[in-house]
Amino acid sequence: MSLATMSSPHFVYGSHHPEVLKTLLNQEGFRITQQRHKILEVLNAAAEGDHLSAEDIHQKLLDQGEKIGVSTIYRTLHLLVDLGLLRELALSEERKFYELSNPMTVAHHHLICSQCGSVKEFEDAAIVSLGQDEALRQGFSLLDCQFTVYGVCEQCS
Amino acid sequence: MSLATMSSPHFVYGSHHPEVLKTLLNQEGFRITQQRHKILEVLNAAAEGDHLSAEDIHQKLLDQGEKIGVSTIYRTLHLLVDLGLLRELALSEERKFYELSNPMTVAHHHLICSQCGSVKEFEDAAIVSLGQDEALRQGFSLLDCQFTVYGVCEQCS
DNA sequence: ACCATAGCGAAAACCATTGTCAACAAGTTT
DNA sequence: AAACTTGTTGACAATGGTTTTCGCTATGGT
Repeated sequence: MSLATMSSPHFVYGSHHPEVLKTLLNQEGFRITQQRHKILEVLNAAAEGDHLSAEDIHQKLLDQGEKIGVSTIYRTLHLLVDLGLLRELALSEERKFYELSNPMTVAHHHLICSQCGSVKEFEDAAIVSLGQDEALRQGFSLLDCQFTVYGVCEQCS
Repeated sequence: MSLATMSSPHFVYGSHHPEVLKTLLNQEGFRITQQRHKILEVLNAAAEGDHLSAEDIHQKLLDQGEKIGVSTIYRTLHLLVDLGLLRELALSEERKFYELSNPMTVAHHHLICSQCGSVKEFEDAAIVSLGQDEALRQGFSLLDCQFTVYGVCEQCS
């Protein structure tokens, strides 16, 4: 059971909710800092399906006048991934991307054009259950499934 | 239709077959070089399910007395991926891996332990067809599907 | 054999990410 | 509220896989 769920018996707060962050961090002996709030805010403000890189986040914060170091961005992103608040995506070869990992939404997958790099998302419950099956079969506990399909989109072909 | 298929009406050569490489390269205006042969040889000699990084390949060639530069390894790997002879795998965060992409074998997928990094392979025809479906639905032509499941293996938990 | 040019390789450049460490601040104790 | 403890920050250097550069070499066509 996720910590987010534990902290709210009647419904699940978005993982961006200040209370959830506080509970999560305190529970593990971490501290609540301005920087961690700001970073989650940026991720929360991003549109559904908008994947941000560490540099994207850093730039957005600089743009809005915050003074924050790169190391902090990377450290915080790792922390939030470990806490289960974020998903780390390997969409591009040269950069990692992050998005809120809302336990209420079905994991979604990606269709990438090898030519122009455009990314389309799709959902498929069957895929997750296939991953779950395979994990069980091999004695693994499941953390995440990422299904990535490469092809060439209409415009590019 | 793949170029490999075109070059042999009655059956499909393994993608490592010298004739196939020659045909492929000539057809696109590329040249056949000792280095390209050597690199394909190494990949071909690798055991089924053995994923090699660029550096692995370079080291193996140096070990067997070949004199070859890193740039050539990277350039050739990209070329072979573009030609469809290799699959590029994003198994690790810090390195890419390569394996022969034999059109006759079913694409296989990976189950990775987030703790120790061990990789287990598995096959599932259903997954490829789900990828195919989604590609069609969005007007993409399919190139490759990669299904990667993250979890924690028995030993690590 | 000649020649145009694709391909090679050593070294430097790139660039996302990580490590270092002194200064700082969150949360606790007095 | 002040002092304290220790997790956290950020400027900067370092890392490491991959790419670029560019003069030299070798392939394949004429």
